Amino acid sequence: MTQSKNGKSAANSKPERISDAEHAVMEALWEGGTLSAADVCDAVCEPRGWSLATVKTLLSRLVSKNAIAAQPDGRRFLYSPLIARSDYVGGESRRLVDRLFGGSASSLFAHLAEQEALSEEDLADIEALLKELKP
Amino acid sequence: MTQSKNGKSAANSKPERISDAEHAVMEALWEGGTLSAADVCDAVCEPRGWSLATVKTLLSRLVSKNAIAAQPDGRRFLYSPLIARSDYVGGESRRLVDRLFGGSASSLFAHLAEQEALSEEDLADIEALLKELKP
DNA sequence: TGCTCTCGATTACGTCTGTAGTCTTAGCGA
DNA sequence: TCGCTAAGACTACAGACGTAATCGAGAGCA
Repeated sequence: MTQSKNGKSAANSKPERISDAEHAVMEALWEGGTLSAADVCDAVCEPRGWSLATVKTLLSRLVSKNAIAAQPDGRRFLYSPLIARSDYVGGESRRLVDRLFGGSASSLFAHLAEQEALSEEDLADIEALLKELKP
Repeated sequence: MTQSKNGKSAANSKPERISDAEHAVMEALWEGGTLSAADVCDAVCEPRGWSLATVKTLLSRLVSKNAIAAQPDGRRFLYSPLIARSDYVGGESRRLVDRLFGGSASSLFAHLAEQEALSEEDLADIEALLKELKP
């Protein structure tokens, strides 16, 4: 067995939580597909003020969380996402809706509307989507 | 000065992040208005499997984060929320929308729709809200 | 008055996170 | 061939979090 740290085998795909910093790395990978540590750093180090070492740490953690895969490429690794962005996004959205709105998405919508967090454009888009969903 | 831990005076109202466990306590206070530690425990200890001590710790942390107020009541304290639930909820929602949907609420909506996370009822509610917003 | 019970305050401690620095090793250029 | 470089691995360390146990003081009962 390759790793059994914290009792989770590599085969166990129960998605562990991805932290904020890790999420930034994931975004780079979702964007770039398959990247080396240096590539990821090119994408995120500048804006977040991180060093390459930080990115490497985050990549390692994501690997042990089974969120990304590391395939050897010469003397380095190429990393690629194992979980789809839409899955992650869906999970996080659901978490929020469950936690704060008792699972009711329309409550979230109502809240955003109330806070005037919805632009004219948002409203138009949503209206269009609604039409699509309820022909 | 009563407290200056971590350099934030009580007057500093910049909202610090509220953790998951703390949020459970906040919910109890939003629900109950003004409660003693024991009251809060009555509300949350059972379902989360916490001890009273845990609740007290969380209450202390919330006090130092200026999220709740503690007013003396005899030899104990009564705690009440300092931040409105809608503010908290709004902040968290915005955080999510910003982080995952580039700030576009309609993208979130689109995502929920795509995942079929919206019930018929949700759709109807949202439609009604839309009508209200765009007369 | 002395004991007990109950509060909040203080202290504890392992894990996760953010953010790196150091160590080891495999190539590559001189 | 030999040292330099760059890649990942391992180590570090402070702060936040989850979860509590313990301590010291006041309130009420015997």
